[in-house]
Amino acid sequence: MPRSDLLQVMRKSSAKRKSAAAASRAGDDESARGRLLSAATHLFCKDGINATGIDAIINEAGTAKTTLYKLFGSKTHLVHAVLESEGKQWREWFIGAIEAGGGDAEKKLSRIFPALKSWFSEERFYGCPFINAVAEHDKDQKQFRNIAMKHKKVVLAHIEKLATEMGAAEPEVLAHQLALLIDGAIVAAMVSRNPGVADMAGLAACSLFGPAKVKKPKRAASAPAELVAV
Amino acid sequence: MPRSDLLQVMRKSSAKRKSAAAASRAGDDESARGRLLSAATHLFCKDGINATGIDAIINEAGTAKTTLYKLFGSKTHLVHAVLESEGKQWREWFIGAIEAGGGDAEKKLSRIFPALKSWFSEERFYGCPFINAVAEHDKDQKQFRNIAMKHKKVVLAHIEKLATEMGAAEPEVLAHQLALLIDGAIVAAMVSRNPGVADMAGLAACSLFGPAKVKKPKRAASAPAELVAV
DNA sequence: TGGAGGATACCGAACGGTCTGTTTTCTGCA
DNA sequence: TGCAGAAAACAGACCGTTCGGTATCCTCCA
Repeated sequence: MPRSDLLQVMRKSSAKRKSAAAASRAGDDESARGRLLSAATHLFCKDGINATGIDAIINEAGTAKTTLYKLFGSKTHLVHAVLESEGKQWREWFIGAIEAGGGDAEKKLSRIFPALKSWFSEERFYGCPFINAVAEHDKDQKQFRNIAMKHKKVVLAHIEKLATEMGAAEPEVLAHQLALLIDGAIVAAMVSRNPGVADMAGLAACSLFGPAKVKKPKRAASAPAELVAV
Repeated sequence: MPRSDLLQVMRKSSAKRKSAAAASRAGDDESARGRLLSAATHLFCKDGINATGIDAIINEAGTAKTTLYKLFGSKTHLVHAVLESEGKQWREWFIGAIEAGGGDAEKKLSRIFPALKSWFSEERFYGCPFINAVAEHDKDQKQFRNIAMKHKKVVLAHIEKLATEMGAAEPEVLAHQLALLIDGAIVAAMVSRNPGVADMAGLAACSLFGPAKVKKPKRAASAPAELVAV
């Protein structure tokens, strides 16, 4: 009783300055839908989808169970909504991070792994939600694998465009190789919790750009202490 | 009734020519323990650990629930036994695959990604059990992350040894970069079910060996059709 | 004949999901 | 502007199922 009253008060006071119009971004959406979406995103990513119960989600969101089922219909639909929303936000962030600041295509590509490093350094970094979703479901079914591939194709397409602009001999090959390094870094960072793997991946990426173009970025991997952690 | 009778008969007739001594490899162990271990391995890897119930395991193993709990004590202990056994088997296979056939260190390293490709091509390839286990559990707890890191460190140590023998300028760096490519390829193969990602990773590895040493292996990635699939 | 393994009933807890009923918040009209 | 009614969100009991795990009894064969 007192606890829910407190929550209620907090919600009201902070929701006051928001209009009733449905916010499109889930990041700071104070509506029930937004709170459910971000609570589910957090718990699914942190603890896994199967290990997260409905009750845990509604507790963190501060909503009733009826609200969840009215808005999303089922846990399965909620999972899909979370992946869609999270994927969109991540791609916007990622592309923004490498495009912002301008420069030529090679400069933009060189921003990939520093951007990933800052992601890996977040307190709430739990790996790639798409990879994790595939990992904990039936791998003979296409459901989650298709969703993950759709996400990865969008990212790959952007990288390939930059690789083409850069004048790479084989942009498609380079883009796929960078994508492999990105996935490898994400997984290694999830397991080791060492954001430094991004530096290692970035260094490897330099080698891929071609011998002529290697301008080593201050050799960030000069600290061997970090290397042992993976 | 008839179904379990059939199982019983099959089990007996094939178990006849095995001694009662506990087999060390789980691969073709017909004992109750071996059958439970390989059934649990299959289901954990295919469907995920949390999504696999005890009943599904004992059904596939053809044992009683009591037997499982007598031999392993709990589902948690079974999970650990599976990871330990599977990790050991995988490392023996992997190191065997790149060492067998001899040659110098560089030749051995160049066998990494062809070996992975044959793994990816197996019907029952479901990704790396350690990565998957981390992905579906609480990422703020160290339990599974430590187990995964222990496994990966053994593999990394072997690669680093070969990189040193090869005369690489920075064997430690090269080994970590190869490890990133390996993880990236495993994840990409799990999501896309396209073993061809191993060729792409192998090509990237050649770039890492240093410009002077690149002897492109017949350019396996000349089939662009495969590239689109990731 | 004794011990390993099989079958099965059962337990409490937690699961996803539904239902009833109350309170809060928005909206439209006098 | 104020108030009635609609709509939304809340609280939480409840349902059937499945979960991990236990207990009991039975079968088989060395």
